[in-house]
Amino acid sequence: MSLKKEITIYDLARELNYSPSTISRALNDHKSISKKTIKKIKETAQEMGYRPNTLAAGLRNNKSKTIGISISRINRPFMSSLISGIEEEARKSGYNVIISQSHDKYENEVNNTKALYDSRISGLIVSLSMETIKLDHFKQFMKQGIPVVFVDRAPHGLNSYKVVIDNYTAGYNATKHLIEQGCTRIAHFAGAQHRNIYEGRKKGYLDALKEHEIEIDDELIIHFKTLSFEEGEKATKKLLKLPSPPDGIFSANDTAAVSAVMTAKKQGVKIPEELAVIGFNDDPIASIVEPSLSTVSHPAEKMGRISAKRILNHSDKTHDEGISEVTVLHTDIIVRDSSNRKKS
Amino acid sequence: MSLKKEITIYDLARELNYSPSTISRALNDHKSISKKTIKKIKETAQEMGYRPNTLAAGLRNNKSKTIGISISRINRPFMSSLISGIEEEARKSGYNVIISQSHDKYENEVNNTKALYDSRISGLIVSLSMETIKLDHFKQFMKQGIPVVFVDRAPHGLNSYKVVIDNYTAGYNATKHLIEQGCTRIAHFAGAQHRNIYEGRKKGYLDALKEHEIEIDDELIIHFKTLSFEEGEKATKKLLKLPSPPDGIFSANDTAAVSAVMTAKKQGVKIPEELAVIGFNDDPIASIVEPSLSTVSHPAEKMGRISAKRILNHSDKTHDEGISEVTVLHTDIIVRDSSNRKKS
DNA sequence: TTGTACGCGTTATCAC
DNA sequence: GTGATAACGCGTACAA
Repeated sequence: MSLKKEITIYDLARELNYSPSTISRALNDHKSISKKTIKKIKETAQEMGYRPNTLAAGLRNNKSKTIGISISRINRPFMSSLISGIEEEARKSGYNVIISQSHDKYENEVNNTKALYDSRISGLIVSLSMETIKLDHFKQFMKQGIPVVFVDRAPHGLNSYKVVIDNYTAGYNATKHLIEQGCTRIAHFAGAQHRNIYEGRKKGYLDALKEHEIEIDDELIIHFKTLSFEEGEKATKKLLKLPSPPDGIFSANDTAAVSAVMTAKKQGVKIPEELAVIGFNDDPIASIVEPSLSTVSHPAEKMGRISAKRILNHSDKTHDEGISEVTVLHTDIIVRDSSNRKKS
Repeated sequence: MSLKKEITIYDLARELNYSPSTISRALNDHKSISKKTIKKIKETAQEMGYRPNTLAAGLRNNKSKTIGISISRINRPFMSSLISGIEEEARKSGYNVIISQSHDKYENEVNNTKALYDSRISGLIVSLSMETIKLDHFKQFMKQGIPVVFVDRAPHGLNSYKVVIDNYTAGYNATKHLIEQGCTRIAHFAGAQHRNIYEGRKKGYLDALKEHEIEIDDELIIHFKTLSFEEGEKATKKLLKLPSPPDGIFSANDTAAVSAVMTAKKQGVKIPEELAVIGFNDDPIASIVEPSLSTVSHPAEKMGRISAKRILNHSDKTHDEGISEVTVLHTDIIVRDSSNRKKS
């Protein structure tokens, strides 16, 4: 098998009697080259099947037109939509996107970000692993002026870009909604409290109760490890066995919330009449479960787009290490049947 | 802001009084270097914060350790699991993964594969866009000996790697299952017939009917454009209005099948007694809808892993352009409530 | 507007 | 077991 040798700008130069630099400039639409020559050069490039070598260009510029992503897992509705948003925005600007999964392990996150660094990415978008507490592995990027965008699961400290939702308000409003439906004993499925998103949601929940003068009962606050379907089932059963079971549940994600709906229903509990449930994320399953699950919107694609734009628009000149640019996105309460006691 | 200059193998060489070549070899565990020096060099590399520049290495070798992916959309359960499998396998071998979405447009697929080529990927994994018919954009890879793996949505011609399921048998078995449940008028939600997967599923459906001497009624075969929820709803309503409506539906995906279940139920049709439904893919929603949806398993992660391995194990020596290596994976019928008339 | 010359960081080849 | 050198393809400072 004969590998056809690849065409380089030198081949084009020879063919057209130009110097390689002119070719290079023409292909990059350099203003010093006349429209005519640019056109001619691009045409022959096309004809001869020239394809740029982005590796060489990247080496030369010490950065490839690439955005790196580090997330926990791809195959979750929120995450895949987030990536989709990033990819679309990046590609529009001619950037590639490299993905990496931490599977919620700190060690993986460290190794993956190193690998991304080695590829001289133009910027990094991170949703922290569940385990991550130390943040040293991001320092190498900052030292080199490579922008890091924390999306959704962001750290408290560290000056950098952040794209998040207002988890506190979302938690507050979700809980308030249940209160408005007449709930007085509201349980909360809480996630790991060292991750900003779960911390905010819980705080919102607590404050909503306080402000409506509802007593906080620790028995009703269940701390989950992964907010999985199985955990949701277990927690629901436990709650329903209580001498005084809850009449509402605010779950920090939809998976556990759907699990609660199905488990409670199976035990003969009427939803929303006896138990109103609201989740978080608006995953596809939320619309499918019966009764359909009320939830909080989570603008995944939009967050992805914004994160990508942060990197694409980043210029070293405007970058001040002492400043952290935070974008906070709005969320909506989506009322469906699982919490709607006042059907019209 | 001062960007700390990056450490290169030259810096290590100077520091340790070795030549850059020795450093390079040591870092790559070259056998001609003694264990001791390797250890010493690696240690100082670590201490000095050396990070390899994979761009330079890639330029030198004319290939980056990177796998490119071209798929329709990331945010679909099957696709994101597929990617997850690829990513895990790739990372184990120190490869990065670049993703691109075609959004089922031919033109996007062409542009994306070009961009991937420009990055000198080591291999390409493709699930064809719905529109794609011409395959010329893959030739450039083959010419350069870069392996292309078609996964799930594969073309008919073109010698290359393929990782697929046996759609025919899956369609046959799904239909047979409905027949065994006593269905005699079985509808089919079919996808675009120029894509192998939908063609196979439909053929299996047709042959199952034939072999069980059930008359094929064209009225019961609905050709979908995208197999969306909305299309499923429309099709179901149309079918239920028929003078002699179906008593079973085999849908080529779960989304449309779930839609059928919910739509039929809303119209008072008893599932599975009056209408048995089976989908395809085993998406999360299949387990959530009530009654839970019978479906066909679709081993997304496994397909991803195998595809990645195809590329990682590919060596130019063993590659014969005249040969197409096809891996066909097994699928299972998953019987849930939507088609189970013989509950134990 | 175009050309010359060099360097980006790495690795393969050849030599010792 | 180690070193010197060239080359990968491109972009740009400097020169013309």
